[in-house]
Amino acid sequence: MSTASTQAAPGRATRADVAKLAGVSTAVVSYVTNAGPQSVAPATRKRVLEAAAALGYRPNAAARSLKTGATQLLGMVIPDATNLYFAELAVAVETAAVAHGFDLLVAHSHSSREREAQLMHSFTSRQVDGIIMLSTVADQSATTLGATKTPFVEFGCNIGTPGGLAFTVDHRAGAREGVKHLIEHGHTRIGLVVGPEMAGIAHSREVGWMDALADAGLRRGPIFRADFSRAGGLEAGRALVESAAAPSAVFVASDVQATGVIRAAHEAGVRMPDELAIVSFDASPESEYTWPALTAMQQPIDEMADAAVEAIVRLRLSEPAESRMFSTTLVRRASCGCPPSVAQ
Amino acid sequence: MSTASTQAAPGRATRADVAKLAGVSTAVVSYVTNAGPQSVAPATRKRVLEAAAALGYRPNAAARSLKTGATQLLGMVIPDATNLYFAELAVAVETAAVAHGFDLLVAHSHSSREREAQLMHSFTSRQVDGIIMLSTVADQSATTLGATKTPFVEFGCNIGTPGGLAFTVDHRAGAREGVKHLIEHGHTRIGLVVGPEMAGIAHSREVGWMDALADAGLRRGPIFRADFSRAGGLEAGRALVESAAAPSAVFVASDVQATGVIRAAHEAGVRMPDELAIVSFDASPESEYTWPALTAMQQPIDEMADAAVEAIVRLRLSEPAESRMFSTTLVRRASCGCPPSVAQ
DNA sequence: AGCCGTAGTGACTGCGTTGTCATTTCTACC
DNA sequence: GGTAGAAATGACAACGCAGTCACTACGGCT
Repeated sequence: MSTASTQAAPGRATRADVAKLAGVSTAVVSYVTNAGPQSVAPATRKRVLEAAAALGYRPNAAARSLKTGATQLLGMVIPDATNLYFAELAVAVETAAVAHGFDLLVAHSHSSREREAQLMHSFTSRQVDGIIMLSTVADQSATTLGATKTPFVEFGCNIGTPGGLAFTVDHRAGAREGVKHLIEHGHTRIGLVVGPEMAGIAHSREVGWMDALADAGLRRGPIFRADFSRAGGLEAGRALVESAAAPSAVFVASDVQATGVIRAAHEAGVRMPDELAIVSFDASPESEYTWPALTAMQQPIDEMADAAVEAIVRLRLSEPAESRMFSTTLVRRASCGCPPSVAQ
Repeated sequence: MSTASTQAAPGRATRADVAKLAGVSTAVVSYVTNAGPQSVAPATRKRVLEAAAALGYRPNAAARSLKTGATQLLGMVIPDATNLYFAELAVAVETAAVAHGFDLLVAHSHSSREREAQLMHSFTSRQVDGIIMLSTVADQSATTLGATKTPFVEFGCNIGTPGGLAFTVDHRAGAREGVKHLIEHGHTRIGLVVGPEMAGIAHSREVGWMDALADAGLRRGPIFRADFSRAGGLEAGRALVESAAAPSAVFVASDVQATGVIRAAHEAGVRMPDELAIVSFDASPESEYTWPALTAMQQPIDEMADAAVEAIVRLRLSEPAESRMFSTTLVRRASCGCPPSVAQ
């Protein structure tokens, strides 16, 4: 096999080509592209820039990374982009990353720990400058990351995982506030639709539900467990409306599930919010377009995304960075029973 | 500034470290990791693998790319992941890419041509092995790509763009079939909610709507133009239900828009499908959870994703590859008026 | 003994870049 | 006219890897 066959396709302009065309040395080209240590005369800079444009020159990222040790690439893992909440978060993180000069490599774990581990390998192999993980399976910064020294940030349930930083919403307090709102509407029998018990997020939201009921001295309504998915919500919703003593209100731990619950109620001819009031969590775009529109606890997604990227930037600079917990906001719409005048 | 400060963080194991620990030469390590040209004795291979595992060695992708000229990275541009159709497609492409040993770098254009152009620069700079573009703005393979020799594939409206390959659904035929279904339900006055005129996809679907009406000798109902978004659909839907002679059925050019139209109908107390029957396009996951569930033209997303990645693989091997057009399938649910027994 | 094939060696090149270094050329100011 | 300082030079060393090349060592086979 000839050596040539293992080389890159020809024709891509290199720094030397630009230098030649502009009539300068290769060092000057680098000075221009990277605001180098030496100043470059405006006229020369212009010549270089023109030559680069004429040749369609783009510095080879692989060579640059090899030299500088930085890739300007961040890796992010989400379970599944067809869950709008995750999609929104990924878009927000991308925006924040781009603002800091990074590209974002998003990969889907499909909630598989094996795939998550694979992805960590892939990311470290690609020498990403930071990793942002959103896992519904479990915290694993410490375990999987192991020897890696890559800045690591988690959107998760627990603050202060040993290995890295976590940015999360106060799931418990949020759930508590949502349920409290239902109580203020006069409901006394309030059910819960929530994710699998092993998911930390689900657990926190469940505890928040209990908190609010305890605050009001109310007994706990029935609990329905299902996947964090539309189908899971549908299943749980059907069980709810068919149950002997169905609650008059339900707190649903996520928008996607709430979408399914609403469908189940419609199927059974249950009127919302009169016969079944609903408050859910996330307030993703789709929650505004259900019928009735969902009252939900909104997460400050953009803020969280900014904070995560900022933290990675700081970690890279060896500056101190801290985990943070954000609070949610109640978005009143129709599903809780608020009048249209209050609802958005 | 010392040289050291521009180097990568220390501690990451290199090939030489592995070779030393395994007591072999560096070449052998490469032979093992890449199924090199020389065979390696099983015992030696095992020693190398163990050493690599012990050190947590991962070949540096930048160095490897620099040497081989391939990055095993594909770039994909989508307008916006919070449109579930795009999110689904991105996930499908990722799955197909991973099956071929590539990672997928997804970026969002937010339907901005400038951002699209930026992304093409970023991608070529990163030396991606292929680019997959989904643009609602216009075809631009020829223009933007210019001198780039990177394999380029488009999910779009037009087959046979000069610069590259296109994989698309037969929007026109799909729309025609959807409208035909409404006609079969006895509707004679059928409106259209469609995207901006400049979007090629919107145009094709509009023509399909006209086709079906012409086939049946029906006059064209009113046309409502709006963004390809939930908000756009809501706006169009409001205009529709408030119009003097509202149609009894409407073909909506996308699920996201249909979500808004349904909401508008609910707000106005218009019963679906009795007073307003709806057929839409895409059949994304959310279309199954609206009330009523949407009858829609389904795209073979997985097939399209596979075909696109496969085409890139072929192009890289200088094998012939062809553009392809896929057909859609009518998914009967409730919004068209089909009885529950037929509806899924 | 002679020979062949397999397994492994160790030194080396080049991928495109960044940034250093010692030196030279140019410009402007006194 | 002399000189300081800025601007530019050209050569060079990495970065980590793939893969080549010319060899050697060691069996087993005839």
